[in-house]
Amino acid sequence: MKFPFEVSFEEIQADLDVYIDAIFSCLTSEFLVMPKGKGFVEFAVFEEGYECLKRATGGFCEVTPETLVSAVYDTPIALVVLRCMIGFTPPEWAYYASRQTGISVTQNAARAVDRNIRMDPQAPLPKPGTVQGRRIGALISAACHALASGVPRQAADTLHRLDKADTKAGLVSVRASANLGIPYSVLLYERLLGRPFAGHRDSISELIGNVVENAIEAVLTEAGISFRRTGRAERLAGFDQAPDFVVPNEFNPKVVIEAKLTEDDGTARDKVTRVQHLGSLSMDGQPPGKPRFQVVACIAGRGFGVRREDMRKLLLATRGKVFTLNKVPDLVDQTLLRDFRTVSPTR
DNA sequence: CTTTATCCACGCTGAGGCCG
DNA sequence: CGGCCTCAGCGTGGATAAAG
Repeated sequence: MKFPFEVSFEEIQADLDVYIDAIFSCLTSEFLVMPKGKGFVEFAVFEEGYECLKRATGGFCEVTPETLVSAVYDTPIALVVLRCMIGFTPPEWAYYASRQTGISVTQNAARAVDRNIRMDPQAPLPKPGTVQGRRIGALISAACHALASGVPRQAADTLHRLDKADTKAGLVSVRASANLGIPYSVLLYERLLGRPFAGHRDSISELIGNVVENAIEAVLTEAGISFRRTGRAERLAGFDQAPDFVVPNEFNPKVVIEAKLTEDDGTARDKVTRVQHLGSLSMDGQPPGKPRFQVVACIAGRGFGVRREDMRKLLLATRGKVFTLNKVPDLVDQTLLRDFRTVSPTR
């Protein structure tokens, strides 16, 4: 099978559907495998925090700020376990703690505390006397209050955040959950309310996005090609929206590369629009068929495989230079990038 | 120098508008 | 009416600026 980047633009236009199928055929979805990322908490570490919490409170019988603080300072990850018990995000916990204790805990402070512990569970926490230490104390006191209070009466069409199997009846339900376990159906119901791995997926969303960009960078580096990789929120002169790569540099763009991985067709549509925009930018004030620079798209994920119309647009905007992740190795030889190669192929 | 705050981009969701 | 599309919102991490 011929791929669109191997043939002339005329051939693509004459047989567009064939080339759409060619791209579709090698678009694979990688959603089954996720990177762990730097702040990943292994179960063994998490469990250690849980057991420490359970021990310090005598099996959740004595849940007081004092017993919780001693557990958290002994095994910092216990703070993350505590957060899972109440089921708040760090910013939510910060707000709740500020209201509850009168001690100012900013969203960023709570996020930093939580993340620092996850990044290095062995690192000692800021001492209780320090500003950070007082904030940790406030968070713990607030959690203590939340765990003890249970769910107040609610209107039928509302759902209280503490209305979870382990916290709906205060410490009684906490102890029951710890001692008897929680039924499978309850686990499944919690999954329904919070999709599996949601927190982790959020935390690694940027790593996912970088998969394609890293692959491109590796290929460019190996060929010894000068390139400019743009960072987030970076502005490039001459572009109202910065593409991911410019070769050789933004002052004299000859090849621009837009890279995107998406498992979601909504996101894919947005990116197609971006590439189309780059395509029209390359034609500004140029004679027909003679773009100022070559626009290349590198895509991955099943999001791009949803609608043929989007792929058609993408092929036209790039004049056929659409590469899926597994075709990135062909990137240099099948585009104008070959003119910038300074290291010959090692084959 | 370190810590904190601000801003941005990521993927995903859901609401609402438009079109045939 | 369903399909398509745009938009705004979420929580996250990282870059950068500001404050200590």
